[in-house]
Amino acid sequence: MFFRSPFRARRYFRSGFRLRNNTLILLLIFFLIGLFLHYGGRTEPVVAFWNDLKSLVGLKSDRRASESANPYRAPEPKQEVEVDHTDTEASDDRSMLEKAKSNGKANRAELRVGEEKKLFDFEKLVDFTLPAFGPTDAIIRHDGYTLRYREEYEQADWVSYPLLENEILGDAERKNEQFQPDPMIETGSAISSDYSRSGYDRGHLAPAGDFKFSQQMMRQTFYMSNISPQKPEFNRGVWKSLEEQVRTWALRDKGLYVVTGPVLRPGLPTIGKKNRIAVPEYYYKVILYCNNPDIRMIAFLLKNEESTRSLKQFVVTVDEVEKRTGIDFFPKLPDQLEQQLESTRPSIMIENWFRL
DNA sequence: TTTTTTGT
Repeated sequence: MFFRSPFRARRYFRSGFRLRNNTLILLLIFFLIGLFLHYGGRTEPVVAFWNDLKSLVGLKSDRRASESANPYRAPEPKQEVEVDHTDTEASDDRSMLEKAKSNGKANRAELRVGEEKKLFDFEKLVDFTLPAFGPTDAIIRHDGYTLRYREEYEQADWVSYPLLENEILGDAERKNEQFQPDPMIETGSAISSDYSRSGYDRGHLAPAGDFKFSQQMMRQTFYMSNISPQKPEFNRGVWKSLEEQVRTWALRDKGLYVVTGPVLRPGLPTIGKKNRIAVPEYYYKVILYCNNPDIRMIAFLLKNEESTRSLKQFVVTVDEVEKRTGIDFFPKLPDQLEQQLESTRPSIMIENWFRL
């Protein structure tokens, strides 16, 4: 509502109250003013309002709706396609191709691995981005990310999620969110007060800033299962820079797959009152770009301490991260391709990712 | 802009 002059506005309101004598109108006006103040400054107020409304009602549809916007992700298979990933013979891939064709969506790609051509369609596999895990592992699936919780360290050792362009560009805010225990951890996750006055930050593994398009998904990054004790100088310094670099790449490349976590091992120092939380010495990130037929990886290994060194100096092979953590990343890739990508020299990774 | 700290 806009008035050309305060006088007209006053006349309008006065006549309104006299005629109806109704406090409901007054309440409505305050409500609208409140809405305007709350959303007026946002870049897309209507979208922000709608997202909040949906998260209030508890609808979980936002992620699924957005998936159609992924420029390269294969559609979910009608039936689950279970493929033994130790077998990478072309026949396997061919049967997947036929299934895709029968769905009318033959969007597979040909990949060159060395001299050979391979049919390559692993995105159709359920959980293709997750690191390898066993039947007794605590795999926790939230809307935006999946993690493996390690009770003995009271934190996750990997967190895996696709990072799409539209997820970074939303309007969700972190200012009203609070750290909460993760209700899905049966053994009980760490709690926020375990970190209080410890001298360590509650560092996000899946960053809140990677889920700006949905308030509900951002809220879920505040579960304590997604949190790890990081030195403030580290969390707010190099680690933050790395997270920003990954978002920049995700925008440039229209989507990436991210796996991140601490390097956990016995004998680490601990913090906490109710729980004993290991304080990791190192953190890693493994990034996969996969827009058939282009595919590349990069890995980072950073010490939990302040640093002013350039990010390039933390690039390592994925093999190196696997050796340190014992985690097998992207096990659903055809073995030969996986082996080739994960052993790529840091200098080549830097060349592939930091140019442009 | 995003990463957090403190209290009841």
